[in-house]
Amino acid sequence: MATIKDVAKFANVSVSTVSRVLNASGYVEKNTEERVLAAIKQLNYKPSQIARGLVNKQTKTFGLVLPDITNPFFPELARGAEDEARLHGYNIMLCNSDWDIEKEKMYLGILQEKCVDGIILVGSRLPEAYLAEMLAAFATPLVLLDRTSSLEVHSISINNILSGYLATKHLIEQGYRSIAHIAGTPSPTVEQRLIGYKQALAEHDILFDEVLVFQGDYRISGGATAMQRILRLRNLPDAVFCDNDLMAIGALEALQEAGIKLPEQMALVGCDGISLGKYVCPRLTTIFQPTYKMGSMAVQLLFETIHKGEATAFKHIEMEPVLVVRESSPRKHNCQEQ
Amino acid sequence: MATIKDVAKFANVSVSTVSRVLNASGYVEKNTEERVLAAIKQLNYKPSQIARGLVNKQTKTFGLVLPDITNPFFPELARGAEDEARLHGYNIMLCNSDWDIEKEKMYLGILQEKCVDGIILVGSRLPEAYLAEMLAAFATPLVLLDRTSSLEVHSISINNILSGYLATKHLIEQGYRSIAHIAGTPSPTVEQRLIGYKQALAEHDILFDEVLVFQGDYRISGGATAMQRILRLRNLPDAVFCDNDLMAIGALEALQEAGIKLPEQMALVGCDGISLGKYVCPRLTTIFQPTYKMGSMAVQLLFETIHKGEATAFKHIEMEPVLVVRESSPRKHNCQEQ
DNA sequence: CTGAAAGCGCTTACAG
DNA sequence: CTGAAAGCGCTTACAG
Repeated sequence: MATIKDVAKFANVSVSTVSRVLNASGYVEKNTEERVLAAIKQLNYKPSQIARGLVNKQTKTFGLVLPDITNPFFPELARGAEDEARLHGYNIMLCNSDWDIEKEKMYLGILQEKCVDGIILVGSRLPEAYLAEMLAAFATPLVLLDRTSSLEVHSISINNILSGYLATKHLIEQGYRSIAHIAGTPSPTVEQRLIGYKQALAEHDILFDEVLVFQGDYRISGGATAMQRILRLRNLPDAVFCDNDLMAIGALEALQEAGIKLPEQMALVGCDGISLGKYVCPRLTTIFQPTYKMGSMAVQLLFETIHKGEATAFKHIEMEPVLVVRESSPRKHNCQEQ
Repeated sequence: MATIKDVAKFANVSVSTVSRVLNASGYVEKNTEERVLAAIKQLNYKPSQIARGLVNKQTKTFGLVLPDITNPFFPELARGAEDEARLHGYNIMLCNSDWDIEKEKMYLGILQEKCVDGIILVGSRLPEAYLAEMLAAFATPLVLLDRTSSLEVHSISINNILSGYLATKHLIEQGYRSIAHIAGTPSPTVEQRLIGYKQALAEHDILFDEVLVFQGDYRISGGATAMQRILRLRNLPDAVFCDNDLMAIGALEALQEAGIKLPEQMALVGCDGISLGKYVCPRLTTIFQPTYKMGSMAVQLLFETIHKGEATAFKHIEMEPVLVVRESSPRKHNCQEQ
């Protein structure tokens, strides 16, 4: 690769001058500029962002740590982040943490070493105490996505209590009384959903029954396994609310294998609003979340902190989930309709 | 952020010594080492990969340019790449090109400026001529994924001719005679699939009819639109082969809206093997591709070129597609079964 | 075993 | 308008 020195030599000027035309900073005589430009072109010179970064203290890249890009909830979010970043000439470093706290920590460390200009941490399961400690020793702007925190960090989250509430209330209103819950990998989000679930139950004088809460892992297979457990219950529930659409789809599979008809024998509501849910059979009722937007907002927040400096107040943005009723939950319906 | 100087001062040694303990290069007295380690911990020092990169000429990051992470074909691939990269302490920079040649060029430029140690270019639509020119002026190791080339580059691709052939042959063997094709965004891949499609037709003495080939865009909406066009044909085909599963799903939607039963009135075969296809209704017959593996292999190839140097022969690896028959194509079947 | 110096490829004051 | 010098945070010979 040609360096700025090569260009300078070729154009018969100093590196300072080349730098000036590169950055359009300071005066350069028309004639000189043209020679420099010609040299750049001739040598196919590309300024090293990393050398620049060293002096400018910026790499023009953000780190995006998310649980698993293979889970259809996250690509949308990543895309929102990438699109917004690109508008400002930034790139995204993608890291999959698999809901694993150790991996999260590892990536946070690596991203710091790589001197990213900001980090978006999605669905983090890091304990508040660790987060607090980290934040103290942390120069890099950070925004929490899909995770709340009482600390001094930007965060964008869903009103997860409302998500749990809306899903459960919908099921109750459809006439279901015994509603199981397949939870995601433990995290604040999952706790909040459970609160909403309980709220809706309480409001309708249905007793909360711990036995009806099952542990899932946000994966299709985990949803299937949990549903198989449910099917072994002496008294079957008549509806299930899953903490994400993927688990709902796994549950759906298990139900079909067991020959149980949806929603007649068992209703199902997911959570996420991934587009996949529109195409399964029966189409999945879900709680929609503005994923793409959350990704782009996170990047916007990062830019705000970068530009306005430390003094900014931290924002805790909460998005509203929306119930999307499809076929898997309303009384009466079947796959070939609609 | 603390720098190596701070650590040196704190530990009362020279930066050379700190560097030595950091890299375990050269001798350091036990006692000195401990002091340095303590200083590092105390100051929460993290060596700047970017300063290191400047001298070592490596950034430990690869660029991954793919069409659209939102298309479920690509996350799997990205994950394969990321997992493999992580094993070697590398990170992935994610870029979405939207099948747009200009965006591809732009990202290729940016990634060079960012001095990535290698680039994986997925599904590139860049003309061979441009690729050739680029390769000449290109120091960065490159591997083409899901795209073939006669040039001196590593490439990993699917036998796309076989993909087209398998899909079409399967349909013919099921007894369908008039087989339409919804093609993806124009690219070598798409051309090869068409060749396979024609081969299968020819083998079974079915005349190729250009009118039955439709242009799609790899998106659900594009598949739906193409299918709507097909439905306006005076003589309806009795089967359709789509260049990816997403378009097949769009086609499926259009068929359901039109009240056309699958596969009785029209059969459908996709291509990709995304997991989504297993859950739509009817379950989609597809041509499976080992996506995750392709991602990890691409990274392996990158490491090979980095370590063995320029002299390596370029590899053109071709993976075998596999027909996966589900419900959307066999004669007799319906959604509630299985 | 340890430190001073040069250099990686840039930018940024500072002279002129 | 242009160039020489210092410096960003490291590593790597080279002395000692």
